[in-house]
Amino acid sequence: MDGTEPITAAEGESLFAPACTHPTAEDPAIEALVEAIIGQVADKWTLLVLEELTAGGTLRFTEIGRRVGGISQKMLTKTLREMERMGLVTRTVHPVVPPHVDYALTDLGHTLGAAFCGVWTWAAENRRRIETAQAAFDEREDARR
Amino acid sequence: MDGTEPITAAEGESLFAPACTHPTAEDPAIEALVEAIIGQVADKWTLLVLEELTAGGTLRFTEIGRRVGGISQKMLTKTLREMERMGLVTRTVHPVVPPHVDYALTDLGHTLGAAFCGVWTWAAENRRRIETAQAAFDEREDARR
DNA sequence: CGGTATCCAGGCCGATACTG
DNA sequence: CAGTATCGGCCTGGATACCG
Repeated sequence: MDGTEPITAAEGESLFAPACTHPTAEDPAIEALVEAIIGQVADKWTLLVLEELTAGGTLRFTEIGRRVGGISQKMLTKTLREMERMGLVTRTVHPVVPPHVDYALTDLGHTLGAAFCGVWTWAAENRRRIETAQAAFDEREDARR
Repeated sequence: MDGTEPITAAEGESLFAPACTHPTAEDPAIEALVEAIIGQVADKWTLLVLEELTAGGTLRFTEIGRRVGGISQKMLTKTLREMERMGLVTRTVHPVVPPHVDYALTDLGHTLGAAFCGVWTWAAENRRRIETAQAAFDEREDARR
């Protein structure tokens, strides 16, 4: 830019359309709120539950846990509660014994799933690239020792 | 499904195009890897740094910290290191004193930013809806007490 | 079955001090 | 300026036990 060329030139700097000069970048207060929401939504378990409910439709508590795999009931309860609180899922209690509780995505939940579709696709497409990059990085680290 | 109709029928179930029957849902092992990657990428600080580098182009260490706001150098270092390891950013050291280190997104980093654009937009668009839902939920909780 | 309540280990993360 | 190193609090999240 200013003539002082760095060691590593930005050779790969493809001109990228600033696709996401997001709508609310104006107000820093709103920005903070949006970040807070992303913080809640971009949680590992939330994402996985969202996945399963997108794919599976209406599911029972245990079934979600089984599908997600590796989640404790504590975290499943907490995650579903928080998703319900945000209006992402509905919780339907059937008054039978033994208890039967169904969870399903709301319209809002579905749109969130769609929004995350891009990220999921990105991860799937670039998995190899990332693993390679990580291995190369670690190699360099080891060599430096 | 089996004739036992629930209390809350799925009345709001807008038929949603299954936009994201993602490409790799086939293999559970690959799925796990993708989830791991999402787990690393869907981190609060990573997202915010990604934001700033998308908007600001090439930035210095301190400048990123200043822009993100509220991040400790420890977390900034850790976040940038991990992003570098994944091949999302380049780290360029200028051999001058005092030190001068530039960070910039790689092409991969840019594509990740683009992928998250949908989520960011979603959060901005549905902020009100979520806040309302949360308030209503909390209200019901209080009433139940 | 679908939770809630309790305990507790591990790691996340900030604060601080120091270095090239 | 751009880190590394160390300490310590807190909070996440798993394991377990119990309830309606």
